[in-house]
Amino acid sequence: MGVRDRNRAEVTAKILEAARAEIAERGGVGLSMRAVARDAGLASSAIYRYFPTREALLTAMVIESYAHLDEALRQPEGWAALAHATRDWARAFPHEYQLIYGTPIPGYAAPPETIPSAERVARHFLEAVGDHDVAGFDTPELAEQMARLAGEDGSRSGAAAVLAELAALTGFVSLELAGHFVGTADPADALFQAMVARQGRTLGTH
Amino acid sequence: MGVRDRNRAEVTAKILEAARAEIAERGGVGLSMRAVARDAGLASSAIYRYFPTREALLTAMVIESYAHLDEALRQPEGWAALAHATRDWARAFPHEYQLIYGTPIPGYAAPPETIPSAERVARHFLEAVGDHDVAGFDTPELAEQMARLAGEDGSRSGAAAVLAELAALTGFVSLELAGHFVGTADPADALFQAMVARQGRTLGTH
DNA sequence: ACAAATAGAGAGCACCGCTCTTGTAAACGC
DNA sequence: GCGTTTACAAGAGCGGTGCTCTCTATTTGT
Repeated sequence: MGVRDRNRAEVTAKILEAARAEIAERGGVGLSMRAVARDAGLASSAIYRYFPTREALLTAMVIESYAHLDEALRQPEGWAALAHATRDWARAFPHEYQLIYGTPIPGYAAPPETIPSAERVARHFLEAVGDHDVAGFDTPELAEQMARLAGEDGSRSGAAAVLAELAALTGFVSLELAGHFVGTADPADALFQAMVARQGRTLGTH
Repeated sequence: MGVRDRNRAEVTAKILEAARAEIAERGGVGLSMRAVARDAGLASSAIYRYFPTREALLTAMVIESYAHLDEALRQPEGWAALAHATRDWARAFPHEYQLIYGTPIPGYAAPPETIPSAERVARHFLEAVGDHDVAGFDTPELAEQMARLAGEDGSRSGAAAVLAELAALTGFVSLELAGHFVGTADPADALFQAMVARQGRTLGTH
């Protein structure tokens, strides 16, 4: 790796850093290639040498955000702790959260290379639940679909239930961030607590 | 109401229709005032006589979408039927769904006038569950927050549980629309069915 | 030392939200 | 009936966007 490549890596890092700041402030849809280029000290055209399209830069940011969330879920143990950590992280970095779990940016479909990052996050929750079965999620179709995710010795109904409860978790956080609870469950802490407790009962985490 | 006003109403309707088509095709974030004006047969500047900002037009579309969903939930009875109708509607009109339950458009906060429309949708689900209590959602904080939503003779823990399960429902649909189930629960019908059944058990709908 | 590959800058295209000015036609007051 | 006010539509324009093309300077491999 020559000087050329090192410089290239440095400039790339600078672009990513600028993009991170832009997203933190204005969100994913508001990400402007020109603004990022400006912040990185480049002409607006030069940024396309590093990221051929806005979409490519966005993809890099999605992967970064997954890694960031993954890190936030390293030490919490058990479903409830993971759920609370996820909500806390989402409220601390709402734009990063929405980059991952929010409405896909139009014309932007999550590219395959983000899937491993997404799965790494899900693994925390799968491990927290362990390998026991969950009643109601043990249908033949689900068993077939969950085979890969559950692995050799994991419970397939458990994996299905975890997926469903992850949907509930992200749904709750998304609604909260969007302000849908304002007239009713605001602040939403009590409702969240009750929901997480219900999830524990559903998943058999006790 | 003179001829003047009638014309104004007609042009407004034309604009809304064009906006509806634009959103159906390109989504809320992709809504372009200029494109809508073109479709409505107006100069790009003339549209601002009817909707002072893009945000105002978007708000009108949000209210329309709520009404559209509300209509789709008129005849289904019971939680499971309502849940399936919601998912079906979301898959038929994904951009309208995301306009309502997706990531808020940056710089756009759901204005207060959309709240009644949102509540009208929620009412379907509240009525489906009825007025019985739901274990685990009967904390003092929730009781206080749910007082208005539950009404005089409604169950407050029931209302809280409905809110939580609505979050689960929208979370599931949002993840499905965003393609998050692609590597795992795809198609997501079986998982959805299992989740709805679980919701029925949680809410005591039988 | 020289050809090839690479990085950056600048101009430009077609689009965006929005504003300001100008022309016109309908409604109103007398 | 006529002048005035008011509503509306159009056009030009501002500063922004993603992205491309061309041109120049620098670094690289040989």
